[in-house]
Amino acid sequence: MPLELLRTPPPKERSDAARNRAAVLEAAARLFAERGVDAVSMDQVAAEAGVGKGTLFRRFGDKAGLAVALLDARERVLQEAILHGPPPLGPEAGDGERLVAFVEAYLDYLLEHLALVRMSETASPGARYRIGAYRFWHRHVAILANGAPDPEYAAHAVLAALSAEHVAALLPELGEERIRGGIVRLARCAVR
Amino acid sequence: MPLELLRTPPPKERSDAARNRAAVLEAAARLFAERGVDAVSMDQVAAEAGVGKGTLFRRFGDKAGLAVALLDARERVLQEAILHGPPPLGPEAGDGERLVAFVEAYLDYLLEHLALVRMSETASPGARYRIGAYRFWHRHVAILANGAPDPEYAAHAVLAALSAEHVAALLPELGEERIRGGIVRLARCAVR
DNA sequence: AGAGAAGACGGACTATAGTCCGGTTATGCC
DNA sequence: GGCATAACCGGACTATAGTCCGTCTTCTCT
Repeated sequence: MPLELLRTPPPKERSDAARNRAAVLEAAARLFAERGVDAVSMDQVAAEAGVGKGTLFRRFGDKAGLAVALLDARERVLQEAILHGPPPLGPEAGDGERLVAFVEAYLDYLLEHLALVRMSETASPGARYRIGAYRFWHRHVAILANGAPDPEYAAHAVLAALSAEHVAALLPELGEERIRGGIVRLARCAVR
Repeated sequence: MPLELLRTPPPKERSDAARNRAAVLEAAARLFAERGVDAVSMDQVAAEAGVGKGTLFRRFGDKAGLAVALLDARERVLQEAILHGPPPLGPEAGDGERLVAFVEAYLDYLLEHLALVRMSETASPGARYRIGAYRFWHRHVAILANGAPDPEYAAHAVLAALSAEHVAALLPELGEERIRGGIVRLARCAVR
C-alpha cells in the first residue's frame, strides 16, 4: 500500500467549513421552528446563516439533505437504543416484542419531527429509500421478521405505513391512537 | 325550485375550451410517451399543444392534475369492473377473493402507468390522499376489510403498500413477482 | 514565516412550477 | 342580427431549487 494513503486517514474538515456548517444548522433549526419547515426557502436559510447559496448546497446537497442533517442526532439515539440498549428495544428482547417496541418508538420519533422527516423523505423522488437511515430501519425490521415468507418485503410494507407522508395524511382523519394501534397490529401480522 | 336552475343543467363547456383541453391531453400524452414524464416541462406541453401556460394551469391545476386527467379513462375501467363487473373483481365474489383480485388488478394498472401515477401522487404534498380515486379505492378496501379491528386503517395500510413511490422504489430491488406476492399476503392478513 | 496547493466560498445564472390580469371570444337573450 | 356578459386566452411575472466558476481562505510542508 502506498505511503500517501496512510498519511491522510481522514481528509479533515477545514475550520471555515466547520464554522459554516454549524451556522447553517443553527440558522435552519431556528427558522424551521419559527416559521415551519415549508415556509422557509433555502435562500432564507443561507442569508440567516450568513453564507452563500453555493456553500449551503455544496454541503447539504439539497433541502432533503439539510433535513437529514438536522435529524441526524435524534436518529442516532434511536439506532443506539436498538443496537445496544435495554429491552424491549435492545437485542435482549424477543423478536416480536422488539418489533412492536421499534414500531412504537419510531412512531414517537416521527410524530415529534413530522414536518422535518416529511421534507427529508419527499424533497426528491425516491429520496426516502436512498438515505442511510431507511436502510438501517429496513434491515432491522427484516431481521425481526424472520417468520414471514418474505421478510424483506414485509419490512418494506411496515415501513410504508410509517412513511411521513402516510402518517401526516392519516393523522387528521384517524388521530394518533388509531394510527398507533393500526401499525402495531400490522407489524404483528406482517411478520408471521 | 327556481326555473333558472332547470334551464342550465350543466354549465356547458365552451367549444374553444373543449378544443384546447383535447389538444393539451393529446400533446401531453405524446410528449410523456416520447421523452418520459419527468423530462417534460409544463412549458413544453403548452407549446406543443399550441396554448398558453395560463390555459394549461387553469384547466388542470398543476402537473398532478394533468396526470390525473390522463389516467382518468384507465381508472374508470377498473372502477367500473369493481362496481358492476363479473367476479372476482365485481360484487358477486366473496370479500377475501375480491380483495385479492383488487390488489392484483390495481398492481397491474400501477405497473402499466407507474411514472404517470407517481407524478399524480407526488407533485404536491398530500396530493395522493386528496384525489377522488384514492377515496374510491380506500372505501372499497375498507368495506372488504370488515373483519379487521379497524377496517379504515387496514385499508390505508394496504394502499400505502400500493403507492407509486413505494412500488417504484421496490421494483429494482425485489422485482415484480415478489412485490405481487408480498402485497397479496399483506392484504390477506391486514384484513382479518 | 512563507509559498503553493487543495478545497471552500458566494453570488450570478438557469430552469421550472405556478400566478395574474388585460384583452378576446363564445354564448344567451332580445 | 346585435349586445351584454361571462368565461376563456395567453404570455409576462414571481418565487424557488439547484448549478457553475472565478476568487479567496486555510492547511501543510519547508
